[in-house]
Amino acid sequence: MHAINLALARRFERLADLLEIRGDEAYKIRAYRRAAETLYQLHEPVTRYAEEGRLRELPGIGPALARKIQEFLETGEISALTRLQREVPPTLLDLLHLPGLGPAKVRALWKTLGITDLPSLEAALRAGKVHQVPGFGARTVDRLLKALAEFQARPPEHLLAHARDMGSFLVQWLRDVPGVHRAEITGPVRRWVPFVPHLDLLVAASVPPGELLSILLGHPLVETGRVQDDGRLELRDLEGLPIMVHLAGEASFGTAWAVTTGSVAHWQGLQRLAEAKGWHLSPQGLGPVGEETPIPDEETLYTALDLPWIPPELREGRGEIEAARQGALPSLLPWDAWKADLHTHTRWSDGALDLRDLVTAAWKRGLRVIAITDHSPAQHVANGLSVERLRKQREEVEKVRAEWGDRILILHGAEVDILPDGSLDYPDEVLAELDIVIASPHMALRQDAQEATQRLVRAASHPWVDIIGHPRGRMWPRRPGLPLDMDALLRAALEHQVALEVNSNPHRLDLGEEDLRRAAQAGVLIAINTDAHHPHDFAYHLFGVALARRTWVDPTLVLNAWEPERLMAWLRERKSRA
DNA sequence: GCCGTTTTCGGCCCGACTGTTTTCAGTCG
Repeated sequence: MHAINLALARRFERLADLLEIRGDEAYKIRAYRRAAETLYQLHEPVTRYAEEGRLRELPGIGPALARKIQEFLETGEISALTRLQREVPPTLLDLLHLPGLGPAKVRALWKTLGITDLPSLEAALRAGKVHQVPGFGARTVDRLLKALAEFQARPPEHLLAHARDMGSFLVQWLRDVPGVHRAEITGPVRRWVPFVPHLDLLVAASVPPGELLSILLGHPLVETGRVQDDGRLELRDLEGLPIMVHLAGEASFGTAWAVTTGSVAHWQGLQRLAEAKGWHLSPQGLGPVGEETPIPDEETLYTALDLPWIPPELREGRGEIEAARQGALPSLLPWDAWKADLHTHTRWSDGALDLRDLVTAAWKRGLRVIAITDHSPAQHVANGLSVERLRKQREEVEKVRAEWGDRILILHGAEVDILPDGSLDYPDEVLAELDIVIASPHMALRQDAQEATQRLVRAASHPWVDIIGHPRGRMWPRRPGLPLDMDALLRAALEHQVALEVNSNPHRLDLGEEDLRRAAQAGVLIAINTDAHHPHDFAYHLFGVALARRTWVDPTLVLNAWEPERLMAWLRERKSRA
């Protein structure tokens, strides 16, 4: 992903959202969304297409959009968007996040009551004005008040994937600036916290803060920014992600990086170790009080405290310092140990690639095993496979398998829906024909804990099921997912030796952190999958691996790190018992 | 606003559900 493509895509999406609220023609709006999608998928920077006069070759880009892209590349602005934002307040877009409010209802609120943002909506709701608007009844008012309260109670969390992208864009941007000696990602993003409140950067530079600010404001994805009283820079990107830029001297970069990385509990643990030695640890350095020595890198800091360097994703104050002191840090799943994706989709259901192309993409990624697991019939919207089509797909799998030989192991499987009562969406004799079966919940995600737990336990006990996919079915930020008695599910998984999935899609990360920690302690088998629908989705595995490292998952329990022969033996053994 | 050999204008994805209505508009996936 290139920053310039993302910057344009976001602006086209915003144009589409604002036009929709204004009530423009639906197909025009769709054209902007399509153009945004094209830019997201584009491998090369759009600048190259512009330079070569090839913008019109991109799908969904016609004369009008090509002109807007050209304008943005030359001026950093799209005048149509600037004008539109003056007419339709962009704060109205916040209202779209509330369930039940779409563009038409937002327009009605704006036009009849002059509501322009969340506070004015809340005021109007409380003043009883909203039910006067046609289309808004008592139920809607109630629901909106509830949604508003929930929305405000929730700390603003952002996608780690987006924060990491932004972090690397800005770090690259800064490293090209003369006078910037070092720029690094720090804070919760560096620790791979699954959902983050903000992005933190640490910069050592001989450039005054004001100048640094204008350099950062020149980045196409940065929207606003200011220098705080304490000298830090506070910025916000196009998606509303807050970005804190901390400044440090080059000589004390090590301590500054450790303190800004956190967590607070981990840093305090380090300070206690320093105190035990009669020293003082501060962001400026380490040593006897008043004589702290600046420390330029983290390795030196940890060594001075008689510790091995502790990876950021472990620094949560959950016993990692004690473990490190005793030389008993857990053995972590290596970043490059992920060699199998056991959950992927092709164009047979809702994936973007033909089966053959997906296998090629997997092989290019260095995967040694790929399971093709398209949807079952209950997923109409996703074009789920009838039994007949599933069997036809098997023929294609066998052809592709013959082409690839033993370079990559291709498994034919399915992601079969777990129906609300816990039964599965294919009959047993069909499941028996598959190499691997993932069972996942997609529908009826508002069940109560008892119903949902019974449902998942029943699926986990099914003889043909190998993996439970995204067990809660959560989807950030809209769907919290099923409430579950996790211990009951873990017991069932252990008893039947079924693996639970960590779905690495950054919107899912399900199992989540708490669930996974308990699963790891219970010794349940774990499958880290990407649920890839596009070839670039394979990159998601990093989020799953990071989660496994954060929760101290024993690498030997991770199916995706096994040798293909062992995985096959496990699957065969399960089949023979079923 | 884009697209195309049925082509330079007319079509572009749609069905289920919900809440508000009294026959349907808007949301959601």
